[in-house]
Amino acid sequence: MSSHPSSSDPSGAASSAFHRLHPQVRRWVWTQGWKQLRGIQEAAIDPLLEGTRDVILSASTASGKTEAAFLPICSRLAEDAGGSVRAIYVGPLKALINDQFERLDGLCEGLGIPVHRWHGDVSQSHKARLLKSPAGVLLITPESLEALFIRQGSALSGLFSGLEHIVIDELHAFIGTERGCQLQSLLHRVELTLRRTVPRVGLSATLGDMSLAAEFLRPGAGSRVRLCNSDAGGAELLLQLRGYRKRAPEARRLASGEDETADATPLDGLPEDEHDVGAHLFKTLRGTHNLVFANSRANVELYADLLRRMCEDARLPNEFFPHHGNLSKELREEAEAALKAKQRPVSLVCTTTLEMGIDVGAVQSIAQVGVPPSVASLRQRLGRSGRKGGPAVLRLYLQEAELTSTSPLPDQLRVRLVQSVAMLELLLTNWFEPPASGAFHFSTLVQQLLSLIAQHGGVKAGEAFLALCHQGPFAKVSREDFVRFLRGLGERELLSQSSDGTLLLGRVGERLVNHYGFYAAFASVEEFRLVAGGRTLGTMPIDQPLFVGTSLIFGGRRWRVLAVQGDEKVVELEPAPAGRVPMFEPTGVGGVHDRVREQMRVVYAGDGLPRYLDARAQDLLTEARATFQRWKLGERSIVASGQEVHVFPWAGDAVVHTLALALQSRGLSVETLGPVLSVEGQQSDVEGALRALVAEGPPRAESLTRHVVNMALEKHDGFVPEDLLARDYAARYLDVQGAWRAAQQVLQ
DNA sequence: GGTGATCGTGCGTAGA
Repeated sequence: MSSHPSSSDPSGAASSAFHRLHPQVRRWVWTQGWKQLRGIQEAAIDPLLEGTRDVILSASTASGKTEAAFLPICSRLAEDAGGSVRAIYVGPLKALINDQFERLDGLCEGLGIPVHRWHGDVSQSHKARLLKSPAGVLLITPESLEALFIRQGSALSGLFSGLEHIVIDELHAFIGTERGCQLQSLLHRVELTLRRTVPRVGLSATLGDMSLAAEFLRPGAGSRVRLCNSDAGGAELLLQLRGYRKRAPEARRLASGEDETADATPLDGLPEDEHDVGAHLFKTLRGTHNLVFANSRANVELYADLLRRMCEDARLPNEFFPHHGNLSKELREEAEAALKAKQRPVSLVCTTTLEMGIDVGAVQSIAQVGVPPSVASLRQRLGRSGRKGGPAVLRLYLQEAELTSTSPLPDQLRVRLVQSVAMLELLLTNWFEPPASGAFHFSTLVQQLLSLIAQHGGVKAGEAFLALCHQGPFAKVSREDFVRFLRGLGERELLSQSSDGTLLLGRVGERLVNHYGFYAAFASVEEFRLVAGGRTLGTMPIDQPLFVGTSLIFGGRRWRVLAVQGDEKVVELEPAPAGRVPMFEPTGVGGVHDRVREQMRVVYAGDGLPRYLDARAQDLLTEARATFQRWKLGERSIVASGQEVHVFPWAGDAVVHTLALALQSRGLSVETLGPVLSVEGQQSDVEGALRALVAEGPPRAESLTRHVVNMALEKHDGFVPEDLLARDYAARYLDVQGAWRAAQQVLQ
């Protein structure tokens, strides 16, 4: 992988910047036994001591970014940290805030700077103490900051009156999300309350397009954000992509002698390919520390259970533990601690939970089972291995269907394997997807408007527009849109208006704001609590059919349902010999980037076999290329096969989705399978429809959305007027210009 | 005959 030049020279222990730190801070650095400051820590000193600039500090995991921000910030506060909260640190996780609290407390103790943490698990007495005598540094989540605005609206200007910096950790985790939009709004509202700007400091792992991150940190003035980069880079990468063939269901059943109706999945009854992948994981990971990313909670459970049974069969203590968001905090923390302690070999099978944030130390290797969700997340996952100068090791396991005479074209093209190769190629060139942008975020605008009203007890429509839209984070929303938006909220009783025109909370709005669930910008579902022997294992969505006697796999083990207490939403479990992998409700839609699909075409058209492919993966790629050539897909993008016509726009999901909707609007029946649109009918019909679309020119995106079944995907979307919702949906998931360009190219 | 179909994050107050 390539390396970035560092923006400052970390050599020279006693640099001039270091000498500008407060003597007590310098003393703390010496007592840590540090020989010199890291590059990023050097680079941050001048801009943060100055105290007027927005800054982004970006460096790899475990490079001391927190200290980079707080050595200079604490230098400013060392003589006097009182009067009000003087610095805010916003973190995305409670666990991360707890970690940072320990680290910062050590630094601040000798400087007389109080450090407070504030999140849902912090006692009310601690919170009351801070409100009574505010001072020092406050570590807080976006949701708790939201709660402060709503519950302590009138006290905020005093609480934050002497605020000098706001630090945002894991900045990249916020960009492009509802939660990030909420955070931008909260930062803006802090400044409106104080009637001055407060310098912002973003901490992040290396970001691709720094200008996007800068614009997120300071909307409208991203170009004035000071960027401090320090990427050690250059770590050696050992890479392997292993291919597996999935047997057709019929062949599978005959081979295993498995009864179709059998509830149990004993080890030898497991589908051949999962078993093969598991066997290789077991053989290579056993005895060391690793992370296995399995993409979904169901797959995490499947592989954790499989690998545990392999340990049992080999008469070894179990080394494999699951880690995902539905497991109880207790089980997760046990797994994290076991991995970090390094006293015995432990590998965690996980979802995105261990992609960032929690420090589990460096691991020997990363395994990725199935197509990575994106190049960006693959890169993030890779960062967990190969620290301390050792190579980063990544093994990718990919299953492709065994072909039969009736296999559909996408199966024959091995799109999963080719997409994975394309993503690895892009990873090796150091490219990765930029975060999503362009959404209107009407759902979060609902939340922020109601919160603004709660903060002030009422607000004029014009003031709200100025605060949130005109100069705020919802700048894409025009005055006309805002008026329609307000009218919609009024009709749904979220708002009411007093005789002088002041906006107040309506009946429904009042109820919404007064429930604690309002502080989060994202939605959550009701869940059962799973209990075994008095111990909470975790939760499951309440719409899961769980009856007495149901068997399931959870927490990497097998259980049977003993009792269901509907009132308390508790399910009691007992150990069982068999189990079924639980289904979790899928929660969103992904999106493959244009660049990945373009690279896929390059991979199909090429003839070299990347060295990181194992023999079976080489065979699979060779087969895929043969299919590509047999269908002459290098020369044409529309082919007829049986009753279907396949269209290859070689573009990302937004373009594919837009083209599918456009063809549907002309009465065609369309299915999308990864990069391919499959249309029922004759090739001439499809070409005719595409020609007509091109001739008409691109429509307004929202006119394409009438075939979309459910556009209300975000928390408060149900309150947003239909036409505005359509605009938001189109901005997020469609690409009309790109689709029309693709249509023209397809017809050439 | 129909496949398989992201994940993750968060929370105040009153009353016992």
